[in-house]
Amino acid sequence: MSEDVHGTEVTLGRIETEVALLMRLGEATRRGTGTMEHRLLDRAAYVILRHLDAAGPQNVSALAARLSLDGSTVTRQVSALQRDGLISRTPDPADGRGTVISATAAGLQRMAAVRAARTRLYGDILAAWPEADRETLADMLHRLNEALDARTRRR
Amino acid sequence: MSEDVHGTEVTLGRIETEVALLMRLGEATRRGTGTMEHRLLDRAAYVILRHLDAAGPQNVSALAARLSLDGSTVTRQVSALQRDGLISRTPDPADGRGTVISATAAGLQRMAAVRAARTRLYGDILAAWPEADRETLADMLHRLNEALDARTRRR
DNA sequence: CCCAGATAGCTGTATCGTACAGGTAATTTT
DNA sequence: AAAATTACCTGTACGATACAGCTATCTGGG
Repeated sequence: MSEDVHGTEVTLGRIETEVALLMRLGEATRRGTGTMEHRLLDRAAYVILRHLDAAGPQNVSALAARLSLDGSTVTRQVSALQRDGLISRTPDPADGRGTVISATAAGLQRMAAVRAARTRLYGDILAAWPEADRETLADMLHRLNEALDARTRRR
Repeated sequence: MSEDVHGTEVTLGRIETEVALLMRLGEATRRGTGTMEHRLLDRAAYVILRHLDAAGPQNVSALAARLSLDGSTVTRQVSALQRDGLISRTPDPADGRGTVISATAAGLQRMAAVRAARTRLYGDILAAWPEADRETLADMLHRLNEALDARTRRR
C-alpha cells in the first residue's frame, strides 16, 4: 500500500516535470518557428480565431471567459485583429453594450494556414512515431486538457 | 493508402489542437494558482532552479543554451534570483569571463516547495485517473518532449 | 608572444501578452 | 426609477523575452 502511494507520487512528479518542459519547449518552438508561419499570427490571435471558428461569432466577454483571459486582454487582441481585417465587430442586436466578434474570411484563411503549418511541424517532429502512438498521445493530451479545464472552471 | 494518409493528418491535427490548448490551460492554471505557490517563484525562476538542481552549477551561457533562451534573458533572471538569495554567482575559476551560477539551499528548498505544490495540483486534477493511465500520459509527454527537443536542437 | 577574432556576460531598449483599476454606457433587479 | 450589475474600453504596469551594442577575457595563427 505504501508502495502504491509512492508509485503514484513518482508518476505525478513525472507528469509535472513533463508538462513544465512541454510549456517551455512549446514556447521555444513557437518563437523559433517565427518569421514564417508565426509572423502571420501571434499566439493570442490564433487561439481567438480558432475559437471563433469552432464556436461561432460571440462577444468579448464570452471569448474572455472561454479563454480564461481578462476582458481587457481580449479587447486589445480583438482590436489588433480588426486592424488587420481578420475579425469584424458588429453591435450586438440583443444587447446594446455588447459587440459581436466574427472571424472574417481572411481571418479564417490565415488561421487555417497557421494551423496547417503547425500540423506539418508536428508531422516533422513525430515523423518516427507509429500512428498508434500518435493516437495515444492525442488521446492522453485530450483527456489531460479535459481534466485541467474542468478544474479551472470548477474554481 | 489514401485513407492512411488521411488518418495521419487527422491525428496530427488533433495533437496540434491539444498542445495549443494545453499551453493555454497551463498558463491559465499557473496564473490562477497565483498568490499561493506561484507567488513564491515565477516561471522562469522555477525552470532555472530545476535545471540547476538537475544538472549542477553552470554558467549563464550553458543555462541559456539548455533552456533555449537568450543570454540576456538568463542574466536578468539570474539577477533576480540572486537578489532573492536563491542562487549565487561565483567567478568561473577556469574562465575569467564566466560566472558560475549555483542554487543556494534556500533556492532548492523554494523550488522543491513549488514542485511539491504542483505535484499536489496534478494529483487533484488527475484524481479520477487510474495509475496506468497516468503512467501512459507521463510516457507520452516524455516522448513528445524528446522529439520536440531533438527538433529544436537540430535547427 | 601578440594581435585579431571569438566568446561570456551585462545593459539599454523594444515588443508582446497579460492583469488590474477605473471609466462610460447599457441592462437588469428590486 | 434608483441601485446594482454587466460589457466594453482605456490607462497603466509588469513580466518574459529578444536583439543590438558594450566591455572584459580568452584563444589560435603568424
